[in-house]
Amino acid sequence: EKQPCMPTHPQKPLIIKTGVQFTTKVRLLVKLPEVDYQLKVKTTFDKDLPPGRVSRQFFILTNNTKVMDIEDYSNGCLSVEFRHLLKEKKYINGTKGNEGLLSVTEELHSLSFEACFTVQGLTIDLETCSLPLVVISNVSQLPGGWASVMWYNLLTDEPRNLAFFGNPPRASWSQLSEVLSWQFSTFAGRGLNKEQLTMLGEKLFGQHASCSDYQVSWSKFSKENIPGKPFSFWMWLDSILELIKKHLLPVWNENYIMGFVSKEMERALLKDKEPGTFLLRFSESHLGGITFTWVEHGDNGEVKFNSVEPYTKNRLSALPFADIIRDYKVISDGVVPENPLKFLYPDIPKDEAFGRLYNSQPSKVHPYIPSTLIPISEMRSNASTTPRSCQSPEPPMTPGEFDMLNEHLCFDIDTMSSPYSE
Amino acid sequence: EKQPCMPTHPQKPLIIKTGVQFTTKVRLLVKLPEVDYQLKVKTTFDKDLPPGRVSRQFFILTNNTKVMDIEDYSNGCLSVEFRHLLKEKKYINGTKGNEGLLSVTEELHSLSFEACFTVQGLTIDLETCSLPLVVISNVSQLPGGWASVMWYNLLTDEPRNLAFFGNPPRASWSQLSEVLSWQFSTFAGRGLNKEQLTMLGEKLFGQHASCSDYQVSWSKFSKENIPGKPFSFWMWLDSILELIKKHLLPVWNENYIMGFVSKEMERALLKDKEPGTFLLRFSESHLGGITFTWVEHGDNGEVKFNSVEPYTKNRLSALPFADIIRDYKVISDGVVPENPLKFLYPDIPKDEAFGRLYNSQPSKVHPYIPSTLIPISEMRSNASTTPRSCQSPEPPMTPGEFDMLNEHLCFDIDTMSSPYSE
DNA sequence: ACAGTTTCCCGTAAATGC
DNA sequence: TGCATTTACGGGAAACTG
Repeated sequence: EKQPCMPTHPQKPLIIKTGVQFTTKVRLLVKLPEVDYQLKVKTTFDKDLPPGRVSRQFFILTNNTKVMDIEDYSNGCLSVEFRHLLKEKKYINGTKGNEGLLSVTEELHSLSFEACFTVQGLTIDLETCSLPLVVISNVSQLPGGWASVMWYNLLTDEPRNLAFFGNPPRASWSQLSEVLSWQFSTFAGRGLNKEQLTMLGEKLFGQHASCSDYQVSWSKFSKENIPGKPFSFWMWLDSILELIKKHLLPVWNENYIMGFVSKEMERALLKDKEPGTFLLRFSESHLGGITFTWVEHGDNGEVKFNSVEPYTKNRLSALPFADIIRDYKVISDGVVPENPLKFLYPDIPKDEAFGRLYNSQPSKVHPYIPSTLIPISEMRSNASTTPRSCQSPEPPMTPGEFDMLNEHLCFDIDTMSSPYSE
Repeated sequence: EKQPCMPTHPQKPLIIKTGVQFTTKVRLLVKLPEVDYQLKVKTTFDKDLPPGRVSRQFFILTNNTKVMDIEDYSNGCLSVEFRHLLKEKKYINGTKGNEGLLSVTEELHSLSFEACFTVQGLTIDLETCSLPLVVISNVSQLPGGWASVMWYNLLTDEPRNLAFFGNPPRASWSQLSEVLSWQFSTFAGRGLNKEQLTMLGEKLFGQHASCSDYQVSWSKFSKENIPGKPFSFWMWLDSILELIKKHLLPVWNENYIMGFVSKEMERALLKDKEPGTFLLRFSESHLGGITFTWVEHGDNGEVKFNSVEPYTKNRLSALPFADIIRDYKVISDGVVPENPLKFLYPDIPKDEAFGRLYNSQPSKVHPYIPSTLIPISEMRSNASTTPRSCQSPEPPMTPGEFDMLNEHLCFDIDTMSSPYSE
């Protein structure tokens, strides 16, 4: 009868950070006849939770009781909005209830709302509760918490299975890929296309022609590290989402970032293009990095690929990405620096693509000479110091595969509309 | 009989930020005979303060009572250390006690410590209190608070004149300049020399041959804005101190930053130097900025001065200052970029001075081409767009003044030893 | 509307617990 | 000792409050 709205984090509901306010709203969906008394709602955190179920206990620091009010804008329903603060209980001596296998972001909690009223001598108790909640103490835990919220809501319809992560089910790749694309379209304004998802699938499963039937375990998704890397799949993907949100929104929304492309694919795509053709790709080796790779022809006509050291949030906050692309220069042995980036893959002239996004700041501080930072790479033309990988052999693919991939990987700018386009 | 040590802020004692822990220590300087009972000390904030004296009231959120203990390391004195949190009292309806003329950083408070013990049937009350304290709620108020602490401790010996800023005395320039130099030597490792102080004095008083007799009012020091600028003298100076602390420590400690030089003086100094001679100076127009000015000769032999747009903390955190000096380039109409900085004033070859401070980071992220940011200015050789001030007339000084100043302004690297030199 | 002041809270660093 | 988690708090921005 009552429908609780969820506590809201900045865009991430169902995650509560201790010591930071969150709001909840409870609405009474039935209209009560002639209510001229006050209807009080009481909030309880982890009401009647079986002991030992969670390892940490929390309590609401603020007023947990409030009177319902008629919503002004809507149809006269009763509702109440709380603004709460959560704090961890200090388990005085001894062993916070164990359940030590689960990490804090897998530990599910819930908020309960209770009200009681009397009509015609009849006492009626109302009670409702939230979907499972994750409680964190630092924003650094937010990605992990959000992974849990996604996994739970993707894989169960149970409203309150707090033991979910005791034995979490697997997700099929078709389910998961949809959710991942969702994340990008919700938080960055543009989802993932088929080719990008294919690369992500291959990252999880290895090279398989079709992985839509594959199952991903919770652990593989967000707990265990990618082989050879110090982070899990989701941590990596989320770091990219954050990078886009903070530094790449317009470029992402214009669909100029291919982003998720394997290095093999990248070369296959650039191989036959005009020298100076480049594409933008997220780093697979570091969290939250973006790089560009361009193709050029060596002295004896062979194809060479170069990728710049990935830009991370620190660099990008000193210099917007579009400006990096505009100003990037390579110096070879003292020759006049030149910008090697000419065409955004497949063949869009750089300035045509990025022109609107440049950040021309002539900065007229009068007595001073304006100055800016420009990104630069120094290369010895000496072959021995040329990055080795640029000369590595062609990717192991058949020509047929090439063609197919090539066909699928062209940008389709009009397929998804962007809320950020101007 | 008890000597309280002051609450410590990060390097700034006597300033307390609400909601942030501070520590105090009280020591009993007399040895008590045969004390086998516990001596409790109680802390009170603003004990028996006359009402209306302050506009804000605070209270100690944490335990305010603790038992004294024998100090292990020293001579067996009793002492106790508190770790406190301060919070503002919510003045329920009505007018926090006024005194509206004073800003929060001028409002002085105090901590009292009390203890009581009985010896041979005789009850003895002990009480002591701190020097005046400033309470702030955000670090943005720290410079203002520190100005108050400096002014108070410079100009009075009274231990507890909480009304000090009702009518604050003036400081003589000789007193004040000493304190300012102190700030730099305490917080940045190297104080201010005579020439630097002279420039600061002129900033406060205008051009006066000797300003050591001049009096500075509290308002002129830290409350009223410098004419034509949106900040006061101290806010400006403190912004520079912060810039040094965070981004310029080694360069400052090597005495490579002349820093406080008027533009007139700067030209007088550079005028006859080798082209490419430069000096480092703090911005007078913006908070926390540093620039370099170099001299060069125009086509028809006239002397030209150029100053780069000042670097502020944002830019400097993307690129260390020494690297900026190393890599700075000017592009004129597509000509090969060149670094115009050759000699640090008076004639130290750039790399000899800054070589050790360069931050050579080849960044071997293997498959990638290393990239770095370099600072660059673009100049049209077209005279109409050359910054106007570069062609302004010579400073209004007599040749005699020149000589004197020139003589005084050479760097004396060995005069002050630097705690940061390696 | 506005300026001075406080609150809010992210994000890094340090501390703590296990 | 190392990893997981929490605490601490600077710093930018929003919210407050006369």
